[in-house]
Amino acid sequence: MTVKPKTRGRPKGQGLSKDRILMAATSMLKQEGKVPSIRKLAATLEVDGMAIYHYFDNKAALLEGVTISVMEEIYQPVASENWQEQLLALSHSYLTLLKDYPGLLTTLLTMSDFGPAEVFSERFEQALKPLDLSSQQLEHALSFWVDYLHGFALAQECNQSGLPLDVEMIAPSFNLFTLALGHLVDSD
Amino acid sequence: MTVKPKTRGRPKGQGLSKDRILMAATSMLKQEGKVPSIRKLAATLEVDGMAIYHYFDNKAALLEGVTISVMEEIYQPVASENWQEQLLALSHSYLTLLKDYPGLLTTLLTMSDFGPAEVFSERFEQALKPLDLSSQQLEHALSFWVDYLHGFALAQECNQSGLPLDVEMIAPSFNLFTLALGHLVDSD
DNA sequence: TAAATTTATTCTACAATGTAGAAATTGAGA
DNA sequence: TCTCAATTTCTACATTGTAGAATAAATTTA
Repeated sequence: MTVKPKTRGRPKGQGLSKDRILMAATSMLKQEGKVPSIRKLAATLEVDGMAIYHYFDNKAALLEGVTISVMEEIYQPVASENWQEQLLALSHSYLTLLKDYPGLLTTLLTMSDFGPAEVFSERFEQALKPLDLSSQQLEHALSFWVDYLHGFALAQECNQSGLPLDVEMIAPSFNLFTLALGHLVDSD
Repeated sequence: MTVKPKTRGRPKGQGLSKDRILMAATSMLKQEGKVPSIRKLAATLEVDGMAIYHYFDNKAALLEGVTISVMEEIYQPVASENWQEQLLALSHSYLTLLKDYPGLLTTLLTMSDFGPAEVFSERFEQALKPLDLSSQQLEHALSFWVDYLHGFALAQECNQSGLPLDVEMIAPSFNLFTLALGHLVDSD
């Protein structure tokens, strides 16, 4: 009994779907800690590599799909006077996500459609509402803090020096950042 | 007259060298805006691809070599009471370097030997001398600021959205950062 | 219902990449 | 001179992204 030859052409019944591919890709990304090759992804789905290309133009498009779906997981700050707590929770959630799905950071930053990136910025603004900053100030604070988080996430991703590099390690930076924010508010 | 067949074996006279390889790699990296393949690098040096491997164990080792040599270019802060000016100059210099040599950021962060990374931290500490921070505070300030710069550099590297993304754009973040530093000093 | 077309899939193939291992040639020390 | 080490080319392989043709089921049209 040899392996089934897997006939060519459209299969009977339900075959692949964008969703099945995205789910498999997402789970493999998390499992193996890196972006899977198209062929390995296809193997997991028990399908030929080229089948993937029926649903996605190229690998970048596939990764963008993964990114979009995964970005919905991040923490939604609640309305609260304790903006520091909310911001910290949001930051931890974002970093955890970037750690769980290595490779997405680059994809996120490369994407032409900025939808996923805006998810973070919306929630950032939501968290900082109590501070009542000007839109300029908010924008500056946002770009400072996201770039910091991305740098931290990248270090996390590249780190192979035994030392664990935990999300909790952002605490000192977070304190400095909130110090600066506090100063902005005072100087109104 | 066909192309010269390039005889096998050790050539008469001077052949390759680690330095020639590093210089070619560095210049191609700057020219083409991305890390060259071993074969293309070898072609530039008019040598077979495998010759490179006599001098470097693997591509990562080669890139580490480039990184080390290139990191020496970065700005050396002078002793000055105007620490903000010095820090800004250092930051610009670092970012320009990371922009000029795309791909080095990842290499830098991946390197087990932290020599090159320490170049920045030494100069950072030099610039902040006038502030007279505790070593804890210095460490926190450093990790905050480098991670920010790395995040910014990564965005720069990934950015393909027409918008130029200049090093001058760090100004607002820089202001927030110095605000926080100033506050640290005050609260002594 | 039969023919035509569209959709979903496999197969084959190619180019680019990193790299291993063997063969060849030169240089240097005994 | 003989041997061994250094430096190079050649060949070859695995992995990757992806293009294009062949094929078969599903769907639309006549």
